[in-house]
Amino acid sequence: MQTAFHLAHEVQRLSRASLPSDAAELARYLIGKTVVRKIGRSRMSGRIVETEAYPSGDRSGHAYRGRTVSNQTLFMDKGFAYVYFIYGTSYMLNVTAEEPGVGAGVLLRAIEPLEGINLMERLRKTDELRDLARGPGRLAAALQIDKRLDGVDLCADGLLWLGSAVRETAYIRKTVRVGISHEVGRLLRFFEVGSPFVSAPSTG
DNA sequence: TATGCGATATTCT
DNA sequence: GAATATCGCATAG
Repeated sequence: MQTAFHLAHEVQRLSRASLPSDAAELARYLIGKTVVRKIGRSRMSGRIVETEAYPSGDRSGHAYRGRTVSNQTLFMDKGFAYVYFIYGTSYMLNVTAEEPGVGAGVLLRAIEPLEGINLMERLRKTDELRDLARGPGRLAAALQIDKRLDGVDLCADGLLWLGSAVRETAYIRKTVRVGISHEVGRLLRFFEVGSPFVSAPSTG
């Protein structure tokens, strides 16, 4: 843990070219990578341990019925933030996938907090490390993600970006996705086996 | 540990 | 009106 914290300061931004275009491949690729969030002089970061892919044409994806005002950023080039609000309570942070004009993305479902844990605790109103960002709504709350970050380039220096892995990822497992009612059988949820920071069923 | 339910905003029918 | 890529609290076992 101490090593991971130290290395988090040396994380390199992921280039757009390094990202797989395919949504499922991107979802797997992002496991173990870092999310960095800057607020003023504070910096928070976490290690991605759980993702879900929403490929083009998937009936459970927001892009399925075509481009609208609310989902238009999902149709951007890969590596941009798609943020939406749901259930009246939660924001969700996604990374866009595929080529420009194609609506696909990857939902970030959980991170292992690395830097800025004190700030995350304040934003989440809890000091339970394991619960800070276990689940997509909690993740967004811990990093203070809202609609203002919709469309942000995650491959550029800014308030929110993606970085390289701080350590090796032991083993990745894929299962069905959580909380959807269409195409429920597709194995498009990815998580790091054994991580206590993974939400929902961490077996399968 | 598992299941159930209310809260609450935005979009779509 | 209904549905929704959820959370937190309650209750039961």
